[in-house]
Amino acid sequence: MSEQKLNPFEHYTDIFKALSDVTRLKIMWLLLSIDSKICVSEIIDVLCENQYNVSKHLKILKKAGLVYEKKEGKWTFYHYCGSTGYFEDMVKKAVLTIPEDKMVNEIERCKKRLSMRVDGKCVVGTESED
Amino acid sequence: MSEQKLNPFEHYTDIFKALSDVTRLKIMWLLLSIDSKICVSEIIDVLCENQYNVSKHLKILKKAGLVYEKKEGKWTFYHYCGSTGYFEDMVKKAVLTIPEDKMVNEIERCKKRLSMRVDGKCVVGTESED
DNA sequence: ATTTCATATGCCATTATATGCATATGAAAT
DNA sequence: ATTTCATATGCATATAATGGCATATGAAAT
Repeated sequence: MSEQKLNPFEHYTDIFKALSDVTRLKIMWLLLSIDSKICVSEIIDVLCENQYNVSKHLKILKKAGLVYEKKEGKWTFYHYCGSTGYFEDMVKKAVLTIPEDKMVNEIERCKKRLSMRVDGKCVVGTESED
Repeated sequence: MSEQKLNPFEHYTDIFKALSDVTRLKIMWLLLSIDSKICVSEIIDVLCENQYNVSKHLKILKKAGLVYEKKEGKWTFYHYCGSTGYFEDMVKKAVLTIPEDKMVNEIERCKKRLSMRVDGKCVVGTESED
């Protein structure tokens, strides 16, 4: 609402900045790769990150307009915002060029975690806390 | 040489971070758009930025592997590194989606400044200092 | 109504980043 | 050799980002 852009490049720099952090970049990679929504506890387990940091990083991605939030009961699901412009499209493609083998562990944990869903619905929270 | 990557994503995050600053993003846009080398004094005049900041920002872009430096006498020219991979390619395309009309002033000043070259060589330094 | 669970957020310390200014470097001109 | 010019860099400071911890919120389960 009151988000005044200081300069006409803030949109672009915000997106680049959002992706300049490992955790956020991994989240984006996941979101783009699995091409479905994923809830916070799942991200926590997949990335082996703690709860509050994941939440904070998601907020930054959301503010940059990269992800979308959808509450479902106790859970909050996030997914990629989809094509909003040429720039975002190219950024998406850039993120997707990051090779899978840099994400092997995350991919494995993600498969495991998503397979725990019942009827496509997330039913369990976080196992591991660091 | 001793550049140890802390994590396998640093390459990507470094590039995104390099582009998360207005001045650096503008420099990249220019470099990609004019598709030729440009020296520091020219960048200073085109962006109406001061000398030391431009130098510092260029250093960051260089460290991210986005630009290349070439000394010619008193001048240091910078240009885009060219395709080094799919990721860099997409990032380049992303930057180039930023519409010209956000850069009208810079484009105008750039044309003016580059037209001052003699035989394609930069011959004058900076006019404006803030 | 209380507890539990999933997520968000506020506060603090630490660290990173950007800017301004002064000065250093190093090439060319005098 | 000295000066001038183009660029780089070190230092100080202001500001922002990050992570840890405690706690708040709000929905579901009991």
